[in-house]
Amino acid sequence: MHTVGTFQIAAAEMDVLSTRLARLSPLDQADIKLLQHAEAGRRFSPARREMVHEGEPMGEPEAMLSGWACRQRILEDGRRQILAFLLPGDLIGLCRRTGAVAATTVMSVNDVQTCSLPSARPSEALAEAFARSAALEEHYLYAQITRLGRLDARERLADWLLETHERLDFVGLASRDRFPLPITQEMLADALGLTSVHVNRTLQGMRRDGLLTIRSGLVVLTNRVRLEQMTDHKPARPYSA
Amino acid sequence: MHTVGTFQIAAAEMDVLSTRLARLSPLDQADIKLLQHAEAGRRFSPARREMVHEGEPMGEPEAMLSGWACRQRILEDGRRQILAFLLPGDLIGLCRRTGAVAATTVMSVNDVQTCSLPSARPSEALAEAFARSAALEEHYLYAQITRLGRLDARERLADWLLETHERLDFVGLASRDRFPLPITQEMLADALGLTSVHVNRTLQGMRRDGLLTIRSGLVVLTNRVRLEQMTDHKPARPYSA
DNA sequence: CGCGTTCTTGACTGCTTTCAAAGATGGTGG
DNA sequence: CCACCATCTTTGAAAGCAGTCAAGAACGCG
Repeated sequence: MHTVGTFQIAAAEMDVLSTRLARLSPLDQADIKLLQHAEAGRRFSPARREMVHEGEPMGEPEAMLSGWACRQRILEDGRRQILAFLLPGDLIGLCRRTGAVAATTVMSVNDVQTCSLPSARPSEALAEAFARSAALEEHYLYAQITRLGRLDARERLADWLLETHERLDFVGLASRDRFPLPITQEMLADALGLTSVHVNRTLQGMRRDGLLTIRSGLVVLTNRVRLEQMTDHKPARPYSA
Repeated sequence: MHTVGTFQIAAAEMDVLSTRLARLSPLDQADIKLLQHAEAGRRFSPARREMVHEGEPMGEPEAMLSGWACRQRILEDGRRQILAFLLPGDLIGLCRRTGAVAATTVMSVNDVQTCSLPSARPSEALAEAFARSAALEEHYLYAQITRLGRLDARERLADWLLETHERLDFVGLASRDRFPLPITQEMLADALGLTSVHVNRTLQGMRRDGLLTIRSGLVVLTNRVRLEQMTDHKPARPYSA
């Protein structure tokens, strides 16, 4: 059961932050407590609100607790490129430097909950978890570049859907073959470097070929094997495990 | 005078590392000395050699001293995407984590010189310079995504040329309107998500329109104003200055 | 039930790719 | 010094993928 679009806290979304970080690095009870305490102080952003402003000084580092957000850049003539999506458990503005300004705008996609990261100097294990989270973020940026540069429309969609499933699954927000997708086809287009019209046509083609189903914000990957074949998609492997 | 393609050390390439980092954060004499000492221990990679292997454990962090390298990913069917170019003064494999594996392959483009970064715990100022270097790298990744996702061929080229000029200028390797370009049109195509044929045609169109000149590895931007107009290219601003 | 947003669809245009082959270019060895 | 070779650049014609413009259908919300 997903509660996309409301501020209600779904069972699956309890402790996403501590859960995700603990999966990235073995945290002890003290770290978990620290994170859960941080998660308690939730902040709310309504849909389509700029949470971070490109070019302005960055605030304190935060974490996504529920909802989706996106990093984006807008060109002078209005063209938009979505650089990445921020999902529950993801960190925002991690590496702070003196006088650092935000490199991109971050905008909430639907209603979003965030919390501040613990401000105390992190333990060794927690620092490791932060570093691995950053490494994953970097990995997905590289994947995005490859997608836009060398995949055609259908491959981009297949690859992106698999990646998103993988990320949501990592924090327990996806089942084996399905996950909630709270974004419009136009946002997908802006993320994948296509037009919304072409995204629509491509999705229909994939639906016709029995690859997937999309209705009312829920994606079902009906043929993962074939999707994976058409995009040599490799799951992220941020550390040698 | 550029010495592209040889191992000879050009005057302009002395101390690129300390020069670049000192421009990113005010370093004291001790830091400069430390970096210059590190630069003395040079390592050489011939053209087209894999310096870092995707998926394998990362070695120690290094710095580019001369020559060009690129981060790339190769798809199963042979398609290649160049994610970023590494220019003199750039850092490689900065953030080390236990068990970290390389997220991408790094390959030398022409003959390259590198050195290890000082292994001692860096001073406050030096750490700041490293952080800003990393922030710049991130900025250019976002720029690359926007380029591939939302710019057409001519805009991609204009934007990329301006960015590359800016980066080389930052380390004193470009003059006001020209810089060395030691890569083939095919590499440019793999970086910009195009085919080499189309890169060629587009460059010729730009040449015909008096925007630039390219011959034997040297680019001359003959009309920067117009280039900037056609790509709302904004120079990187890694810190509020 | 009505309105705005999102999704679909059609026809047409056009940028980019593909395939092929002919010129340059630069380095190497005779 | 020049022939030769590999690599890189340039060019042409044709096909294809994706974009544009426009309008109608469906959906969700109040």
